[in-house]
Amino acid sequence: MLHNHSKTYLGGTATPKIAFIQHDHAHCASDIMKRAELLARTRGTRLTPVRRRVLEILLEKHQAMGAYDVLQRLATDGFGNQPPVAYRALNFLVKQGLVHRIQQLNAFTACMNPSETHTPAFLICKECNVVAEANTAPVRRALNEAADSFCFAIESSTIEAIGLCPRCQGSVI
Amino acid sequence: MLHNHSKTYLGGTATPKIAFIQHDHAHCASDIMKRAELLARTRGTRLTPVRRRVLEILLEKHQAMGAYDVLQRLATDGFGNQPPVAYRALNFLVKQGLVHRIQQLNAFTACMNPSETHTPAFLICKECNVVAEANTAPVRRALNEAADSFCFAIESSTIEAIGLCPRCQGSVI
DNA sequence: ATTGACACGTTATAATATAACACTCATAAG
DNA sequence: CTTATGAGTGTTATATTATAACGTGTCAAT
Ligand SMILES: [Zn+2]
Ligand SMILES: [Zn+2]
Ligand SMILES: [Zn+2]
Ligand SMILES: [Zn+2]
Repeated sequence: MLHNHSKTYLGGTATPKIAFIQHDHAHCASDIMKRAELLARTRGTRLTPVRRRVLEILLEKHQAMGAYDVLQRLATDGFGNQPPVAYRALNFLVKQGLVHRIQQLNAFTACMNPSETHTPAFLICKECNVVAEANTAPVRRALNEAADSFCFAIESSTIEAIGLCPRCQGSVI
Repeated sequence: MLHNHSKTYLGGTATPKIAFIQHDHAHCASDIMKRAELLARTRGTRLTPVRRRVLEILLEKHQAMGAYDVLQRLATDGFGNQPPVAYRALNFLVKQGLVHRIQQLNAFTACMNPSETHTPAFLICKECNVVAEANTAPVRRALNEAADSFCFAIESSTIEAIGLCPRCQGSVI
């Protein structure tokens, strides 16, 4: 079975583990585009052609892309081909929670669960470059406890793990 | 009382919370330099003049510095003033666990607990830029559990929190 | 003496990111 | 209607961060 189509989507939300599994990614992507449009309408923000196109490009795969790679794609699509074009769209999408920035890669990846602000942990496969978003409630709880013991008030935090995804653990030399 | 000299050092090791507290930082720094030299001897690595100077510079404060700021300091000290000089020394120190890289700032900070390889969580004050290293055992445990549920094998991970340190929580506008 | 490994200095360039300004277009006052 | 006003885009230029590649000196092992 190549696709796990209807069964894996619950209320329009992909399970996070889907990134590492073969799945009907076209569905995955179009589902998120629809949610992005809904969010924009709800919030009164504008999902303009450039912004929409950037999100589409990032949604093509469960991997992160550098700003300049996105830019090149935009250019071939007839949009401006100077860095600010890409960075502005990316920054907008990040602010809206539709895209996450992966610090370790200086790259961007489409959010696979756009909703209320969430800051997932990222699992980044160093072989296939696939990025998955893990729920961080317990991780954050532990981090907050550590911060509390310093009387440090966390405002935002970044959690990124590099390693091997299930698929690539088998195929390593 | 300005210093909490002898009481805060236990077996030559500063408590991690010290970064956010007034303390005898000269002691703090010289203590770590000694440990760095010992480590180098033990491991058969060379703490050359440039490398040593870079560590000294980073040890001047509990803050992170960009590679180019380090480089400028090196240049005024008569070392080479081209980027590779700084980056090579920094990369060496990072590999030896004597310096940590702060991803969110593209900057480097001296390790305040150099010993066997450890990967702390960083608490970064956005007001005063002080960086503290928090112990991450519980955080990492939680992260590993999350990764396990993906069958993802973590190789290394980055945990960085931005926020306000205890001192700066009072003095915010 | 010769070799090889390592560190350092230098030149040049790559990769990532932002500042600043001009133009368009939509919408809101006047 | 027309005239601000603001948001978004495109462009030029530049800033910031990082590495590639090559030559030289030092020192230990052969
Ligand atoms: Zn998908
Ligand atoms: Zn993989
Ligand atoms: Zn100190
Ligand atoms: Zn502070």
